[in-house]
Amino acid sequence: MFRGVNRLNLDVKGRLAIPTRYRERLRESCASELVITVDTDRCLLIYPLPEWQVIEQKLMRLPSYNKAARRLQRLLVGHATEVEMDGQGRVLLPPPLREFAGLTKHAVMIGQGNKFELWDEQRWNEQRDGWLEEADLSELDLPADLETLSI
Amino acid sequence: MFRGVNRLNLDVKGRLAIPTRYRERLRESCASELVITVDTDRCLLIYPLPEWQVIEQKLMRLPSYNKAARRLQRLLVGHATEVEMDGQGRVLLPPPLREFAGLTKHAVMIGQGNKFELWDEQRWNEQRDGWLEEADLSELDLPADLETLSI
DNA sequence: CCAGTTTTTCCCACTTTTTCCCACTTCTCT
DNA sequence: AGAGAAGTGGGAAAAAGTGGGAAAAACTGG
Repeated sequence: MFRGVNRLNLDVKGRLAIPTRYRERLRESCASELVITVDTDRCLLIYPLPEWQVIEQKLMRLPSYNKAARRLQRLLVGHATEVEMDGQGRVLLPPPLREFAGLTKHAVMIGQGNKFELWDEQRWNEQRDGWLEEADLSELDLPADLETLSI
Repeated sequence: MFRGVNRLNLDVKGRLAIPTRYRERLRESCASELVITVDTDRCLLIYPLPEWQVIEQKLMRLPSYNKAARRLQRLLVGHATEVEMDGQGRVLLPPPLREFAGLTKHAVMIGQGNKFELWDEQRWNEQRDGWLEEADLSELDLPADLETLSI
């Protein structure tokens, strides 16, 4: 499981240094082959290639004439780009994806189980503070599991 | 079960000395491996690694396209950082978490069963006094169990 | 299809940050 | 008052971050 928050800087060439603590695992689990794609919340998602392939299959099995499904396919599969870590543990972010997520220099990489999310730092902070203020989760639709969740 | 309130000081490097009375138990129960994450009330949560893993699993099983679930995943799993006590029983608080909770020097560590809460001392005092003034709990929504609670 | 030019890739080397541990100070209990 | 334990600061070694440059690849126009 990937977890945790990491502050990162993109360098002038648009490269992203993967935090050291994840590198070893990524080299083992996917021979440093990653897939980067977009998320509906204007951040990027970074998957180890094998994990991505599972997701991609699930997505492409959805019915083509369901609007929501078709959108997800276009967004996620459509933007998915394979990248590989270089010897120093960096990956080159494709310019279209970098622009999509508004990434310039200061970025935040968030562990989310089987994947990472990559946000522009400022956008991340704003979003997060927004979520905290809409404090009361109970106003949202909760899945049954969540109502009994004890942390 | 962890309980009790402890006043602590962060040192200049942002390190937190775990109170001695918990150290032995933490060394045994989790080989000094802790996970620190955030809470919606702007404090930090400190779990022994095994305790945390249970929660993390529950969270990541929730559906990705449920808003409330996704938020909790991003907040809790997204900020969860593994740390280890050093030889002197201290842990280094990652700067993003320290900033999130507004921790500077004076902190309060609160035992809460399977975890600890870490608050900036001033914020803790204000919150607590606030709760006391909202005296009447019966104005809040109580889960069924609480309505029959006898203490 | 080839040569010149630009872009991309890959790796080296320097700088900065982090980590780990030692030693001093302060507090507490006898 | 002294001894032991806990708290606190600091520094050196190691690791990670960062920029740049040469070689390879790709593109373009003749």
